[in-house]
Amino acid sequence: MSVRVRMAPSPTGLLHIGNVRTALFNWLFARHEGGEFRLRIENTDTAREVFEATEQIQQSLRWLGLDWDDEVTFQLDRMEDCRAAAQELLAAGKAYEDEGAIRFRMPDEGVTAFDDIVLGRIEVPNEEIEDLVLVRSDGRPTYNFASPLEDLWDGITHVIRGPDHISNTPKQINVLSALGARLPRYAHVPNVNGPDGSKLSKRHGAVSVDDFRVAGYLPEALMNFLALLGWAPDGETTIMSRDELVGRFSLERVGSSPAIFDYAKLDWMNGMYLRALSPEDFADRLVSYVGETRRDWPEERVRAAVPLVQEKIGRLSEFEAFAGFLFGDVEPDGALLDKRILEPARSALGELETWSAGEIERRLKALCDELGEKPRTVYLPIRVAVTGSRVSPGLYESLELLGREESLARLEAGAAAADAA
RNA sequence: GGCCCAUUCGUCUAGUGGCCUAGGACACCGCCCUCUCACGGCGGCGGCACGGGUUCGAAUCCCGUAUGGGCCUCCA
Repeated sequence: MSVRVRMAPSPTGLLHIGNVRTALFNWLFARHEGGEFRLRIENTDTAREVFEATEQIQQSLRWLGLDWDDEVTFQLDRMEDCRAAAQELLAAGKAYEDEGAIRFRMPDEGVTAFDDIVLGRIEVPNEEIEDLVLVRSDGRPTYNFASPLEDLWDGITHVIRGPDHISNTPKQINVLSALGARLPRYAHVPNVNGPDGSKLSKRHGAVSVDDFRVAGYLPEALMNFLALLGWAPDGETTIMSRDELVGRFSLERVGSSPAIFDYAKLDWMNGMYLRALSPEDFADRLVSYVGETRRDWPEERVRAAVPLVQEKIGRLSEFEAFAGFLFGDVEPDGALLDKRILEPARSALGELETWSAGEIERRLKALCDELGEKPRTVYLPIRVAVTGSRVSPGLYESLELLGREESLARLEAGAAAADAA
């Protein structure tokens, strides 16, 4: 039998990365099994609903590459069906009215048990389970009633969700059983926490999918990283393409203990992906990323800067600090400038007939000999004068791309601005 | 408080009774490369929460303790 799973977010805001990780496991499982992955918006709680959230959730999913099957469904659309199911239970004596609400009559004895794919067998004494409200006195079905019903109607075969639902499961199982329904398999995947072990929140850094996009992460890197939080194909492999992830994923290998989100490792992984991109692909991504915030930066120059930065940055957002000198004036620290080097450097480079990285390199090395100084000594003030920072892309290439006129002007300005020794 | 779940280097993890002198990756430290920063290469530091069992033998099985988390809403 083909599998069918779903992601069921409530539209209360931006997609949280922890929920995305759970969605990813659902998606990987569905794709691996050749089954379906559905998207259902649980908008029963109209008071907490955020208008744009539904669209944002879909955008985030698309950006990450998590495609879903069929149309998106909305929990609210099936309220009538839920009420009808509640009436059925009422008529059968399996539920009762309680001050206008309808409550489910839980069994008093015995245990409710299920075999969780991740956690193993879980048993809960029925006396611990309270009579569940199915329909509120205002007529709206509750989550613990609507959710399992929709899973049933949608033919969901595997319910893969966060650990906060473990204690809901026995309730839902009893409701489903009373309806004579066939039960789905359950897999409760562990949480993802922040570096201090508490729930991942804004104070830890990026937390919504959108935050990560804005911070300059690549969707495939984020997907790879997320997949490895609680799952591993073996003890060695870390970098895996989307197809490889799909090919190797299995719920049985999902671990049972919570993971901590390690931003440093994500940075490393993102750098790996960035460097593995073809220069053309890297350029396309950089252009579209930079274009969102720096519309005034010429695309051609951004593309031209690619060879200078691809090996250097770990996130697209670092481009601005790293190569910003190509797009505007710089403010060098006068204490790092040195007239005794900048003046001869200006004259030496001014003599060049061809303004190319190769020629610049040759001339600068000769200058080092003439001055009797090591390259590191000579290059520092030049770098600072030209790029405004002691950290920059390769000096020769930077000068070449900046252009003869602007480079010489900055060297001259640097010499003039040098602090008196 | 009750119920449920979890516990291998700082972090992500491999490990399913002998292959473990516990492997890999990130981070960190050192060295090399080098015009800065990265990248890359080499090396290092570092862990089975604790206590009892079971067994010839336990990171692996059982029990207890501790710690952490989740749930106990007419929230989802």
